[in-house]
Amino acid sequence: MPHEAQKAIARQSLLLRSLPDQHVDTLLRQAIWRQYDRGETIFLQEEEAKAVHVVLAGWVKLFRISPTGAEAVVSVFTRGESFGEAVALRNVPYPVSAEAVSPCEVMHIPSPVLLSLMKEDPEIGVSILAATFTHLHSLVAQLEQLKAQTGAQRVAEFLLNLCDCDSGQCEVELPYDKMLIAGRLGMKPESLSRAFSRLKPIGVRIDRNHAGIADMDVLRNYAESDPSEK
Amino acid sequence: MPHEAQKAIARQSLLLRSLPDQHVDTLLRQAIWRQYDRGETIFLQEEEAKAVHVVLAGWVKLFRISPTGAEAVVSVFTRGESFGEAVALRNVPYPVSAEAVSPCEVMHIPSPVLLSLMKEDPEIGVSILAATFTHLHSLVAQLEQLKAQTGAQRVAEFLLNLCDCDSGQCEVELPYDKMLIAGRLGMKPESLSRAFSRLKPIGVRIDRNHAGIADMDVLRNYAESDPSEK
DNA sequence: GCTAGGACATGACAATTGTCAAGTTTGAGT
DNA sequence: ACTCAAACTTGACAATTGTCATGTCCTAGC
Repeated sequence: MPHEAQKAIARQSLLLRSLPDQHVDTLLRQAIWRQYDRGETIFLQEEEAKAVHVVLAGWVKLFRISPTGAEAVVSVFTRGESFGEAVALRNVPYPVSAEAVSPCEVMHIPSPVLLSLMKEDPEIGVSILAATFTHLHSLVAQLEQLKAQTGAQRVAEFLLNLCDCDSGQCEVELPYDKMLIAGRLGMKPESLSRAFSRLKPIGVRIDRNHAGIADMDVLRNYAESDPSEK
Repeated sequence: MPHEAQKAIARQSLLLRSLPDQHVDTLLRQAIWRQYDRGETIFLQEEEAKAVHVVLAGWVKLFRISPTGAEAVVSVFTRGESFGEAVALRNVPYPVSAEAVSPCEVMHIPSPVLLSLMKEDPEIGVSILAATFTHLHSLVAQLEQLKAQTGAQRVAEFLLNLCDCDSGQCEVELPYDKMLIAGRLGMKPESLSRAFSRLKPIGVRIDRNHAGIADMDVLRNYAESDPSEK
C-alpha cells in the first residue's frame, strides 16, 4: 500500500527514471511494497532471485559470509538505489545476502514482470544494464581502493563521498554504525578508530554522536597522495 | 580475416553461446578481428566505449591507475571470455584500461551492431546481462578474498581455480607473470614470493619455470581455514 | 658464447593491520 | 535514575605486509 511519496522516490531511482511513464506505472502497480526492521534479512546468499529490489528509505547492506565465517560487506544501499537486477533476470542464486541495517522500506519488482515488459520494449534492458553497470563500476572502485590505498585514505574517500559539497569545510554525518563502515572499507573496527585518529591532525573531527566537520580539499589531497609520503 | 577456428572459439564464448546461430552469424560477420603484441594497449580508462571485446587467444588484463600512480589489476581474461559489455551499450567511458599481457587475438563487436540487433530480439539483452553478471560475481568474489583472506590464502585459491581437477595431486602451470599474479591478488611481488614459501610446507612446489604440482584438497582446506589458526 | 636487463627470491627493517584485553560511552529497557 | 549490552576507544603485542637493498636466474640480442 504505497504512499505517493514512496512512488515518487521509486520513479527517481536510476533503474526507473529513464523509462517512459507508462512502463513505470505498470511496474509500480505490480510491485510488492515491504518494510523491514533493523537486522531483518531481505534475502540470503544462494537463494534464487525472484525480484529486483529498490530501496525507498533506510539502509540495506549486501554481504558475503566466507567459508571461514568472516563477513565481507560488498555494498550498502539507500533511498533511490536498486540491487539484484542482473541476478533476478536470470534465475540464478544470489551471490550475496541482503540485510536491513536500519528500519527500511523496500519495493520489490518480481522478475517475471520485468522480463515480460522487456520483451515488449528492449529499452528496459538498457535501463537494467545501466543500473548493473553502476554496480560494476562501484565494485571496481572499491577494488582499487583496497589494493592501492591505506585504511586512513579509504576513510578519507568515504567521507568525501558522503558530502554534497566538493570543497571547503563541510558538515559530515556518518550514515550508519562504525562497525558497518569498517566492514564496508575492509578493516576491523579497531583499525577504523585508528584511521580516524590519523585524520584528526588534518582537521577531521567526528565525535561519538557520528557527526562533525572536515575540509574537503584537505581530505581529497590526503586520499590521493602517495601512502609512502606519510 | 578470421579463421574458422577463431570463429569457433567466439561461438563458444559465454556472450554468444546461448544466442541463435542466425544472430551469431550476423555478429561475427560485422566484427573486427585484431591481433595485439604483448604490452599493447587495447583501450584506455576514460576512453569512450565503441565495442564489446571477446578474447580468442592470449591474455588481457583490465586495470586502473589510481591518482597516486599505483596500478590495481581488476581482472585478467583469456580465450572465450568477453569484457566491456555493460559499457559499450551505454556510450560511457571505460572505468578501466585494457592491455595485452601476451600476444593476443581479440574480436571486437561494434556497439551499434549489438544495439540494433538487440532491438530485434531482446534475448540479446539477456545474454549481455549474463556476461555482465559473471563479471559482477567475480568482482564480488575478489572483494571477499581481499577483505577476508590472507595473501597466502588468496594464492591457494588462485591455484585451485587454475586446475581442472578438483581433488588430489594436480599439475599446475602459472598462466602469466608472477608480477601480474601479484597485482591480480592485490599484493606486491615480494609478498607473493613469501606466500609461495608458506605454501611449500603443505606440498606446493612451483619452480622458476612456472610449473609444478599441488594437492587440491590440502589447498582447499588451507584456503578455507581461519587465518588466525596459523 | 657473452652481456644486459628484467623477473624473481630473500634478508633486514619499518609501517600497517589484526588480535586481545582493558576501559568508556551510549542508549534502550526497567 | 539505574542497569546492562553493545558500540566504541585505546594500549600492548604479534603477525602481515610494504619497502629497500642485494643477489641469482633466465632470456633476448649482439
